[in-house]
Amino acid sequence: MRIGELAARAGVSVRSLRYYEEQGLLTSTRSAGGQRHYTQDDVERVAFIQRLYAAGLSSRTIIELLPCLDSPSDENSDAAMERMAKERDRLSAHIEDLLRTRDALDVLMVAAQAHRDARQTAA
Amino acid sequence: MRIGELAARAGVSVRSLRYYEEQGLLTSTRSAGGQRHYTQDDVERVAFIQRLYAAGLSSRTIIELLPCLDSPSDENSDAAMERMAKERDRLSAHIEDLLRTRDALDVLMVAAQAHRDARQTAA
DNA sequence: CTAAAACCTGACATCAATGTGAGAGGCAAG
DNA sequence: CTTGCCTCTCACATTGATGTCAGGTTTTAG
Repeated sequence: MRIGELAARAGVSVRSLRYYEEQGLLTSTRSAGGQRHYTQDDVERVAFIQRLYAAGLSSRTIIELLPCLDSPSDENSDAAMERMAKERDRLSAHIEDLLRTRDALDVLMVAAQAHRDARQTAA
Repeated sequence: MRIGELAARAGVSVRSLRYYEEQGLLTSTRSAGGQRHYTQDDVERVAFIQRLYAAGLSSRTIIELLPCLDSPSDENSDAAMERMAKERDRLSAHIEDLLRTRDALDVLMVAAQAHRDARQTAA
């Protein structure tokens, strides 16, 4: 498929796909005319990349992890493993932080609701 | 306390504190010479702001929530409540996403570990 | 064959929070 | 008063992913 279709299927902009390639996160075969062609697998790959972006990883970090996804029989596994463990920890910490933040929001909301109820009762 | 001390206590840069004020997230009293003075409460406030930033809220969004923190007996409660509910939902969804991402990372790590073990056994 | 639609490269724009530097002034200790 | 540190404002730079525009080429539909 061409870049437009991949963009549509993966829910990403065409611009982003070209950027991913520029960053080395995604590769493509080229037609005689120079247009990028992708396979079905790339849809999943892009989705995974997006997931890692959403998790706060940078292109640079993602690129260190991808070899592990591409060729699990690589020597890079050692370095990648270390990196993944590190990012996993960071992610866990971030999740914990978000949970605490959500709790804090809940507290605020309960307080606001209580105020609203009080006003309602008074009215 | 002056801005430098608040920055140190809250673990934020002086620049950021001035930015928060510029965005209306933080207020200060000024000395005769124009220097900002803060109270102990501001340390907590800055920590809370940081927490919301980490949760992906923008200054604009935070500013809509803060009135609710400042004066829980405000008319703004209605709008703020709505906003908080919305952000809470977004936050929950984001947390779910991060959990799935962490699971995906775990899967990758298990695969990598399996490969490493296989290599170890072979050697 | 031709026109429309999709694609190409390259460059500049954007956003938000923060860094950084200049030049000037405040404030406390000696 | 002076020295040194902190602070002030203003303004421009940075980062990273993405938007957008321009000018040109490829592909596809009719």
